[in-house]
Amino acid sequence: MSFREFKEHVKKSVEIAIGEADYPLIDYELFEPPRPEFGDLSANVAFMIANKLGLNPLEVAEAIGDKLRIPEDSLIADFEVHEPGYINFKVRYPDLAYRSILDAISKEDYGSLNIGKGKKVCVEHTSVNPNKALHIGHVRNLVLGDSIYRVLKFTGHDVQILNYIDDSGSQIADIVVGFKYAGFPLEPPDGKKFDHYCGDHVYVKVNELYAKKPELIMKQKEVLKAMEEGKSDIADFAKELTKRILKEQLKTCWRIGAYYDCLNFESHIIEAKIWDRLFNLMKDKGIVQFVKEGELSGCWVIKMEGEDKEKVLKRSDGTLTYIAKDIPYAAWKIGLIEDPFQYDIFIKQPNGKDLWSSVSGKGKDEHPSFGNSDLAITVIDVRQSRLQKIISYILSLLGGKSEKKYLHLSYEVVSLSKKTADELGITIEKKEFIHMSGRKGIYMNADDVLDALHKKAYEETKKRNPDESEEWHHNIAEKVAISALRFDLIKQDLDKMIVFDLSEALNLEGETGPYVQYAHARASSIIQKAGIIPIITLDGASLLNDPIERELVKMISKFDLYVEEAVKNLSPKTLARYAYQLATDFNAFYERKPVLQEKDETKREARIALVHAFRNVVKTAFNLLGIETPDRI
RNA sequence: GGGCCCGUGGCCUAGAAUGGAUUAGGGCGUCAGCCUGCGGAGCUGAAGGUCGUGGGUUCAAAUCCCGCCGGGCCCA
Repeated sequence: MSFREFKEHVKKSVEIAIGEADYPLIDYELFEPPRPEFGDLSANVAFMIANKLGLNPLEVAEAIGDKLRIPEDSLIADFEVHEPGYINFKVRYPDLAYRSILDAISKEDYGSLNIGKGKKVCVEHTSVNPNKALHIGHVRNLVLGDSIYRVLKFTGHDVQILNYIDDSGSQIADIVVGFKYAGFPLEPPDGKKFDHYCGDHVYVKVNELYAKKPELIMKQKEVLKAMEEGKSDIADFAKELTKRILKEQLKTCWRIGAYYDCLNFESHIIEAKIWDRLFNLMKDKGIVQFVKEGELSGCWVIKMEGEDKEKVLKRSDGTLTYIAKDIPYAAWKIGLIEDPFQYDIFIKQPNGKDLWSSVSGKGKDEHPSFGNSDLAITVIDVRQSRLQKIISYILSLLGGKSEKKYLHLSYEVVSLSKKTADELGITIEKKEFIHMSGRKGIYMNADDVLDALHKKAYEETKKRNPDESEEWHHNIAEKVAISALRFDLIKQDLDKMIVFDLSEALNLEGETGPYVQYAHARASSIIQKAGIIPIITLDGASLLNDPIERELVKMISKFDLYVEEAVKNLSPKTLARYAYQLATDFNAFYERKPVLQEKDETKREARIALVHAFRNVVKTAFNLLGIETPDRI
């Protein structure tokens, strides 16, 4: 925590000095200098002022330096003006070390912030069509959404997690056709998980069959129509099928560590007929226009500022385009319409939390309030950007001056590497990767990746802990597997495509989740052997003065700054990188600074406290990424 | 045709919002070391770079602006 204080102290002192030197107050940056001899924080304020006033940066820096006064009780030890114009500050290290270690070992919520207090946020993620198993691309969505949920919660937001279920699309009809008209047995012959069976066999094969047996396409249309009308054997069958697959998908989600508050079914959105209300509202406000002539004659369209093309919402034959289903749902999320849904408990989740869902007909009288958030975050990949942009635009018009916001959190897709595709029997020409497609059978199921990771981790942990039980090994292997997968999918930038390669993913060394878990386990081992309650004194803290220790301490003291960055930018990768850096600093410390063997008692106790501090922080950071940190792996 | 995104050593990647410090961080892979010291999923070191390319802005550009090339996506 105290690095933030240090930063604030510097900021205040600089501002006072700027005023006394008669310079204008200007936006500037405090950053960590590239080399330790330049101190702990640098200000580029002299450059900014010099730029604006046409002066020499060094002279400005010196003038500010002349006026700079360090208050007695501040965390600033010293400062120095350095060419070509930086003002470098040194922290009062013993105080920084003492305070941050003390906080890290004593505060349960070390690193948490209260910046989201009173703010209601909903996060929609996963939203996989319920006709197949989750593949590795869906997991990127889930991991991103779930991590953001965790960070938002940690920073005081009131968060709800939604999962949108498109139960009325043609993909559902496809598998209904498979079971009802193409002769697939309802029970997987090989005992396969039901969602895998439906996705890998029924869905893919039915789509292949359409080419050979056109009569099946007619059947698909019939099924779709029956589903739309409801209340028929086929419609009921489709509903049950969807539920069964959904429940299997949820098992995979829970396995990865994601839980939800509410499932929103597309069929219920249609049933509630909120589109008409919304459409009238849009007509009243003049957001949509009726086209009288030309190509789009008879259509209701919307025109976005700065774009020359209209987007059709309602076709001339009265049918709605895809986006017309999304707008009501989005409007519901931020409370632009009254809640039209009925709710009931869908299932109790393994973490004990009830999972609610919208229902057809009458639901439970009492239920949590869903939707109506101040901020709605929708996690969908970049291919939906245009549609999402239109939705945001429409909502901003509908909402008027309201502070409520709809946000599309976009990320690039996951594709398969040539090598991994080859191993799955998928041939690629020329290119080094291939985009996944459920319909074409080009994908890698999440459970299969996890199973492969589990197997690898199991072999490793068994070697290391030969005396433990099978159950123990599998338990740990699973946690390591989840760690490897989640870390791998969250660590890079959202606008970069991930070319998934199984053999690379199976490497559990280097910049990976297991690396961080390993550092945590090493710390736990020391703590267990030390067997004492950690204590830290100012004297002890001042002995942690080796550059290696200073790095680790400073990293710990900056945790909340990284949390803040992660939540402000909605970028969990910040925390993944932080956790990795922290673990690297710890490993360096571990290799070179003996803890238990240290002769000097004060120093030993201080180091033990540092190990405790590290362990708490890395655990919290990984929790925010949905990754567990066992004491032994 | 219009729009969005990406391009950093053999491969992957951070740094880009807010331009700065004669060493552009990591990881994989390669090579060489390190357990009679708390767990080697580790540590140390080495080799490997026109930051796609050409121009512009600036005292200063991987970072900002424009053109081009290559790749991906969306819309028509």
